[in-house]
Amino acid sequence: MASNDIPDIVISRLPVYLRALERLAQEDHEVTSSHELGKRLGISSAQIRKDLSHFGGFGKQGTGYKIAYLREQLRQVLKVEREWQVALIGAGDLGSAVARYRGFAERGFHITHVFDSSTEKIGRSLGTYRIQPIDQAPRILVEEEIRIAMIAVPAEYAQGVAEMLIAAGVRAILNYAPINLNVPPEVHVQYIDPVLHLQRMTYYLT
Amino acid sequence: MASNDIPDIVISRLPVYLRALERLAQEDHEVTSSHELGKRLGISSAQIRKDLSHFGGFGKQGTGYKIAYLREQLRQVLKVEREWQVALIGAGDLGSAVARYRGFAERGFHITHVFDSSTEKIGRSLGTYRIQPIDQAPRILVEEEIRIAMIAVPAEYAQGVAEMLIAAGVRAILNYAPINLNVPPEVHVQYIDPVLHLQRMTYYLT
DNA sequence: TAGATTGTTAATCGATTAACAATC
DNA sequence: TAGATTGTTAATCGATTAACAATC
Repeated sequence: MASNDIPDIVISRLPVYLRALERLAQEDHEVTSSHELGKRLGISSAQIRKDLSHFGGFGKQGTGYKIAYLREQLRQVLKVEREWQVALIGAGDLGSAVARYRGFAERGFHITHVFDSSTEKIGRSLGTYRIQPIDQAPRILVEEEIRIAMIAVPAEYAQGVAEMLIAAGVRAILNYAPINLNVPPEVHVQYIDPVLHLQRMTYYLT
Repeated sequence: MASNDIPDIVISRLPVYLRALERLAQEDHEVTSSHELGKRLGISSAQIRKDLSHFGGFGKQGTGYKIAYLREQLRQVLKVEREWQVALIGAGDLGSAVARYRGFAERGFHITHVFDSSTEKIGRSLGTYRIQPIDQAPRILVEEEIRIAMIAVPAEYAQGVAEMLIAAGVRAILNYAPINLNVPPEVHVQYIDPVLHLQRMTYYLT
């Protein structure tokens, strides 16, 4: 599979390009260039051209890139031209906030299942969905062929939850728990820990 | 200043090490090694030793690192041994969720100021603080010497808000708006856009 | 002492940038 | 045509890894 050759770091920049293109489209631009994109994103134009060239020639010499076309191509490369179902594990403070965030559904990621272990919370509604007992997650996730999940449980439970998800066929995990997960190589994990980002900046403050 | 020599990418890993050390301490470990840390984090032991060596020799041959000591050293390097005041701009859905998240204060980042432009929201309480009018932010941020801010406003206002913050002396911005910010080199920006992380993973799904 | 692990140097690996022919 | 910009190659730059002497 040729796509295996493409470095992770290139893939990680494509959503940033896509976001910029959608913004440009909103501002009624029709065409852009690697130079213009680079200036907006603080990235060199060479890097943008090189990244895109992994997937084909999307531009035209002399004129640049048609925004609508490049956007559609990137959507297909990233497999975000379709809608995805997402499971959310944990309906505490953090999980509730995640469930209420509208940005996911607006951009094609629908939280269709919410699980929690607390018997108090089960049956209550969160957003448009009812909270289900975590011990039913393995069965439901397999039945519904869910591939993407978000973890919003306390750190000490996160590894166990991840293992359950993986056994149930989940292959992409967005982890809000402030802890590193150990997973097999075919499973992808991304982390959200805003405190970590703050700590990356205080180093530079006087 | 020698610390200018240390690559950003090294700095960005230190909070991850710190988080792992705090976890180990919680589990009553007293000593660890680059090998053990690396296994937990999925990083090579050589990289951990190399990263730490930029700041001094924190370990002992044969025995490894004393967790309490290394943790304290990393806290000082990162300047997170102190408490920081943080301003939050935007008290909509996203801003409210951010303000309610307890993880910030627990780890030394206190949201002490919340600003919004909507006259409806001003004066209402969010968490422990009262929402203040955004047009007073420049004065207040300067007076209180706030250096860190979080942006949680719609994308189209984020750049303008960032410029206001920078003019008021803010030097570190955590941006929740899904847009790239252009800032001068002395200002640090980190981004939180969970959808972007999801899009980084769908590429690999079949 | 023997075993373990650090801190550091040198080698390797991979990513970014510069440059330019091709061409719209 | 002249100007602009791509896609790509080669050169540069920087980060990771391997290896090992030092030493606890």
